[in-house]
Amino acid sequence: METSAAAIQPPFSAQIQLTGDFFDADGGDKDSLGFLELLGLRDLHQPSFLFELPPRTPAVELPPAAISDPAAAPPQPESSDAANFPATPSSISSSSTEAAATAIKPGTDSAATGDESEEAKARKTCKEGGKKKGQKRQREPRFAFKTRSEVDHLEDGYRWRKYGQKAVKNSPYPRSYYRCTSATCGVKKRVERSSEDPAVVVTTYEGQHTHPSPVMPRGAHQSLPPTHLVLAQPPPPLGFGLPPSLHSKDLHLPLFGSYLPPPPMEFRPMATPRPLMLAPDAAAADAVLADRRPCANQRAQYVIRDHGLLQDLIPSEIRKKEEEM
DNA sequence: CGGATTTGACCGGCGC
DNA sequence: GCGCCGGTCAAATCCG
Repeated sequence: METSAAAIQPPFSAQIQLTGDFFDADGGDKDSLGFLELLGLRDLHQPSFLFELPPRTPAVELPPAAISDPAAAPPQPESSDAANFPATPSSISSSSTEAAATAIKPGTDSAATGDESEEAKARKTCKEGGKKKGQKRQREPRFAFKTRSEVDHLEDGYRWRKYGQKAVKNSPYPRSYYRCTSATCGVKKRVERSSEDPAVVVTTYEGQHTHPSPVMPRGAHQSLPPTHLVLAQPPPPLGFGLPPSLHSKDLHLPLFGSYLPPPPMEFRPMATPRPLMLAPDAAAADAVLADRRPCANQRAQYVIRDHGLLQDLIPSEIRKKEEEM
């Protein structure tokens, strides 16, 4: 029951790294635009969306017992990492392929885990959705991103039902599988914690929402996302689940909706184990950001324009990754 | 009572 | 051909 009041998150600041894996398996992206296209179309051209967002003050409401999140339960090594909750809104990095993903974090967190799974997924492509043997199901675009958060399951405005959990190889943390509860919507989401950095949650979205998403779990949609959310919404690879209608209405994100992937939006942990440290370690965040280099990454740029803070962060990550690649 | 979560088993693909 | 591994299904259980 994510239904807890988690809707309203404290100034949860998660560091998000988008590792977009949009692979179109069948070589084609069915309906999705090319990544570049997307970038070009919206990112650069409409960076404004970020600005458009009214700066909301994140309401700080901690669901007392929001802890219904099993996943969240996982032991969080509260080592420094955990403690590092960066108030950093987020850093996003997106990549378009597994490789990219890997590249993104060369040795740091194991996005690797994610990567790994990606491969696996690739194979499973066939089964995903399709139960037909001969036919391979077309793979839906996937978008993975990392978030620094104590909670595994972040709220993104959609309602998800957990349908499985598996232990992840080389990782003490399990991977949870979620599916959009909307009957017509086949979007799936995988959530796992980085074994290397427990504070990092790797979320992979797959598919596109076919409905408006306003499914705000608990009608919390008013408590909308703090600015970071928006930020977080980088250039999604494509219309992830972007309900056209979703547009800014709910979120006030003008363009966003158009291609906004549900994922990035989620910066509201469904469960809040504990109040995050608002004063995160700047150090940690810093470290992360430290690498930021000026890079001509489009995504970064567009993101950047948004709010100084977040943008700043995000781009950095992205850039960083780009550089490393 | 209804819906969501949990957990183990099963399925299918890939690598060796 | 076998084993490994990821992903999904489905029954049982829990919670609101």
